[in-house]
Amino acid sequence: MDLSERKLKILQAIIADFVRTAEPVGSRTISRNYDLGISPATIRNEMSDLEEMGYLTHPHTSSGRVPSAKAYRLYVNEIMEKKELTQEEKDAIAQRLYENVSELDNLIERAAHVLSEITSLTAFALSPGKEQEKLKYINLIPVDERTVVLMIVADSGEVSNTTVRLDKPASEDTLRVLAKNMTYNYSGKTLSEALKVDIIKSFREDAEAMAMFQNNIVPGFIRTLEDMLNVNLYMEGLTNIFSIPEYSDIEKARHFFEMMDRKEDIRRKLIGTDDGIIVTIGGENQEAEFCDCSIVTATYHVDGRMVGKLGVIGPTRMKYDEVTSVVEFLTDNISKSFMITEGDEDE
Amino acid sequence: MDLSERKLKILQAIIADFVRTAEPVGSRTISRNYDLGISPATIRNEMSDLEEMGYLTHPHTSSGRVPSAKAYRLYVNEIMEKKELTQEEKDAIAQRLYENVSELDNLIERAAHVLSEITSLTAFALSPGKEQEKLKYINLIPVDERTVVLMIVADSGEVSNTTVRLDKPASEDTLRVLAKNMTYNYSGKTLSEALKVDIIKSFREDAEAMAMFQNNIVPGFIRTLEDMLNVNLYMEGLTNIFSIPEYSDIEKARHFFEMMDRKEDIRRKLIGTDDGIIVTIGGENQEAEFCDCSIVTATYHVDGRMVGKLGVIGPTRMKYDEVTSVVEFLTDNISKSFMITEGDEDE
DNA sequence: GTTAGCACTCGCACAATAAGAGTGCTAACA
DNA sequence: TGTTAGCACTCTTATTGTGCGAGTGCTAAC
Repeated sequence: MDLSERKLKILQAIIADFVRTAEPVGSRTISRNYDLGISPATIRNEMSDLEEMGYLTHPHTSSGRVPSAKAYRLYVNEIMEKKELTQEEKDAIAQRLYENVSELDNLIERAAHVLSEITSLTAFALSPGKEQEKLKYINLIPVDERTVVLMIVADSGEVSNTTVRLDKPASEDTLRVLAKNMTYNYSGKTLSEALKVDIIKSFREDAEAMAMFQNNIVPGFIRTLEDMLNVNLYMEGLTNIFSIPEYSDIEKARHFFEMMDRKEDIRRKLIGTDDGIIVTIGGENQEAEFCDCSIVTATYHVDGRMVGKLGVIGPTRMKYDEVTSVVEFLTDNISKSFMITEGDEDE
Repeated sequence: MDLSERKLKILQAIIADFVRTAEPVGSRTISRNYDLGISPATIRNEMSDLEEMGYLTHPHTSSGRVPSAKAYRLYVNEIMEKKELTQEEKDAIAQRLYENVSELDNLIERAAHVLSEITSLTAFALSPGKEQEKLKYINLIPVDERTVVLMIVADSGEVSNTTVRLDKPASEDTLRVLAKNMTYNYSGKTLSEALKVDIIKSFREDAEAMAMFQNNIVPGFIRTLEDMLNVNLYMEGLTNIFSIPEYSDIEKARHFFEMMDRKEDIRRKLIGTDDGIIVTIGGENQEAEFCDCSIVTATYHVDGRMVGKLGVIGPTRMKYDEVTSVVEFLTDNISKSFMITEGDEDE
């Protein structure tokens, strides 16, 4: 059930106009502003067909047409041509991306920020997932007689630490043995595997070390592992929605903010999506709360593994061509940045 | 220029009513709902006086009165009686405060969260300021041949670290010497003093160590110090403002969110205020953007030193008695928590 | 000094009206 | 058979007018 060339053209024009103005589009507007060489009446007939086919809706009898999610889907899949960024645009974006960025986790947040500014939408980013990272070794560094820093080093070079307070003093020797034992038991395991290992048994012969380990170190160790596994969700440009006509109603705005406040839901939703650039339009979202929104996400990679996400959320009426291009450009850059600093092959 | 007993009573009634309803208060409402034993007409006369004195304003001729900032100030200073929390309330708040709290920085954020829920306003908190903390020692821990973890230990037991990538491999010995040298030069200094020390000269005799230090360690060291000095600003309950009639207009809401988005301004404003419980009402705020708001802050302490803040921001019409009590109770609890875990005298 | 009474003012909600934008249908045209 | 002009009709939105209610301020009486 293909659409005629002309219907496609009209649909495209309606989408273009509606994306620009946020107002329902009438037949005369199309005939006047888009050079299709047909009269409003003809356009009306076509519109009527398109509506019947589910591509357009009608807020009320005497108002113009609004594209449906199905129309946007068609547009994104078939009509839309990828908007190639010019070299100047690319340079400008890259420059802003790397401004004030000292560490990589920082880069993710910055990317979300730049993305929200460019698109004037709300952008989000997920910091790299570390399920695949492996423990390299564990170190216990005495600070004072009853304070110890527990340091976990992953094979990527990522280091995380926590301060542990002991219930009785421990000698440096004890700590060294403990650390050695832990390293022996954990190294090579991924972070999530490490959470499941039971190494208490390896202290069987030394009750005191075991007690020390169990009561003091383990809680801190688990906390740190969980902390490393924890994926940060950054959100930027929340206030942009106040400039979007769809949210000029206070209840809509409230709903949006309350939705964005449920970080856990958002995180779950984002982690769920596949690799590559994903566009989810309106009702295509399973969750009722997102069904007025479109979400565009892209994935960035480390070692060819998908590890994090970047994207925007906004009204279904958005500039999909522009947004997808920018999101893609940014994730490509992030992936490249990880390559350069993670690998050692430069210079 | 003191107010008569009766004027005070009337003013108090107006404030109570307006805080509750957010509607301008008329003379009949007061006479009906508050048992002052005087007729609306008398109240009207008094109101007229109060208005002339600057305690009340008049949105338009034929509408009730609204308390001015001056009235709230009088109320907070003179009329308001501190609302003592019942033991049950205290227990309930304390329980919620310590729910899911594993670390102290976490406690601050949690406190803001609980505060926002109790007051139905927007709450914020500043994590402890660390200007006074002193460096205890510095450690350089090799991870692999060209990766080193720089660890800074403060005398409070606070530990911070960063991963440093070296431009050429360094032996463990070199690192040990470097760390020793740094500890020698920095220990006992506060974090901010440390930022000003120039220890390059102490490597004068060892050009190679100096180069290594200067090019690789110093940037990471500075970054980590700045990171430790950095005071986190937590905000909770931003969406609460959608339930406040003052912000039912979309432009007002927008303005509020954009204001709260300027984290730096807010941080500066909060750090500026004095010790103790501070109530700043409407136009008393120097900054134009806060002059429709009231801000209540309180300080929490470590070792009797004021280190962090907790507070709420909302419309000038707020329950000052309740808010100040809760804010005070929470900061007291935070200060106590710091004492228990910082000191060693327990058990 | 206090109060009742009353005229007056304003804002707000509601209905009525007019204008405008857009559709859908019909009939004519190429 | 597809296209178009014309026209009646629908529905929204802005505007205007009206009445009501809440509240004031003033005056005169208590």
